[in-house]
Amino acid sequence: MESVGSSMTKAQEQIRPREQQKQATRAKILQAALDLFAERGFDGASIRDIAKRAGVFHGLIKYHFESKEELWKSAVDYLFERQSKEMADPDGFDDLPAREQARDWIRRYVHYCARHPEHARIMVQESLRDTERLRWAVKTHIEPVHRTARKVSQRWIEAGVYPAIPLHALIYMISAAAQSPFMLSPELKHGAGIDMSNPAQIDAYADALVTMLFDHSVRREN
Amino acid sequence: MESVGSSMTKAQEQIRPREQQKQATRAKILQAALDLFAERGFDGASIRDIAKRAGVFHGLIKYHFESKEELWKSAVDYLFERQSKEMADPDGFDDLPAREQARDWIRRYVHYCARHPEHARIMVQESLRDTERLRWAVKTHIEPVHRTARKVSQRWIEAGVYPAIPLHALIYMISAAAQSPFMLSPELKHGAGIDMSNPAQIDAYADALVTMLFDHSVRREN
DNA sequence: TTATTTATTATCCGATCGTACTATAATTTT
DNA sequence: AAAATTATAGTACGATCGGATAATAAATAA
Repeated sequence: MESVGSSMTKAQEQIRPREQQKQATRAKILQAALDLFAERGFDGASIRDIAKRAGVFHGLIKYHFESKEELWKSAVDYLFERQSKEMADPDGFDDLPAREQARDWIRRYVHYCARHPEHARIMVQESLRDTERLRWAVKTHIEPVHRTARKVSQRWIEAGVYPAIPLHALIYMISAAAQSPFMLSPELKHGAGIDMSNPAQIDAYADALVTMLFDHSVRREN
Repeated sequence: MESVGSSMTKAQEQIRPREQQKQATRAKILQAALDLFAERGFDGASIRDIAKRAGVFHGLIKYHFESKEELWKSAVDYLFERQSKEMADPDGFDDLPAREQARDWIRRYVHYCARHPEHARIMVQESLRDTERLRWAVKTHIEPVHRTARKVSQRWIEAGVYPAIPLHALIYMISAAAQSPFMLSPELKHGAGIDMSNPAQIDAYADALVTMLFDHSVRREN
């Protein structure tokens, strides 16, 4: 699991050791919140358990994040900001042919899902009930992401990479397929005996999805 | 939402009105548990709220189901028994060509997911953490279902309907894609403004998934 | 050095949780 | 009709929840 770094510069750290400690505490709480919200959902993760995992006193959460709701929103903000950074198109991406773009994007997204399964876990648990938190997440993060996803998908459909199905259908089936085995890795571990944190398994799954989407040519003759 | 019927015969009902009432209460509790476990997860759904929704006194849950864990297991038993009934292959299924079998199965499964979104909601919430409940569900229900799914998938791969990717990858990407928009329908409602309980939307999504899996022929020329 | 600010800690409160135990009323059995 | 059974209701307990308030200790500002 990756740590949530503070945003301090080196100069600031030397001048204000107090502020440095404060941000470090904040980051530890945020990381613990990501872990426990992903594992148990908003209701199931208690403030006291989050504080315990972060190694701080539970009252500090109110001090740093005002409330449990605000802590959750801060955690989700962090998730989507990190996704935006890590899923940025690499250099030369625009010069690739459409099919290679789609193929590359799928591979990168599968690896993102494998690296950060807590993202899908937190968002799925929140998206299957109609709460104020979901509405906030939709407006603040999901809608912007889907807006660009629709634009890109539309281009790939026009290029013949994907079939001409409704954009929301395309987006949901692809993202679900990419996230599923990593989000549900405990189930795969006990059921199929497969460890989805194994890099070989991650690559194999990315290969499988790409094959399923782009390289299955036999079907027409059948 | 469908009701959880009692298994009483008419004769029994007339002879034993007490037993009839008992089973009706049990069924009401089970239905309320399905709703609330799906909406809030095991921890988030309280015994008192389940009883309140069922319109019964909360102590009755211990009387009928012994404990919250046992109530959850009874609810999951019910889910998988219903799935087994409703997903049984229709008459003449074995006589269809492999591709038509796969196409028909996908359509039926999408409609099952639309009819009973609580199934995926309950199981997903349980499958993303490693608990005793998950291990029980894997051994009791998920493994048997996946065993037959692997057999069927293998046949369809050999028939060229699906590409030759690992069976677990095929199963997880297809079931995730089929469940996703119905499981996450609150998100689609607020985000895309789409009501996935609308029969037209259900059919459209089934069409889209079938097109994506079987009828996308342009890709080879690209 | 002294005064002030503040990051952290220590308690406490009312609410709710799962569940155990007892009471009751109505049916079923004898 | 009397006795036994039992489905349902009432209540109480210990634990834990989110959050509020007060105390403390250390760093910063004066």
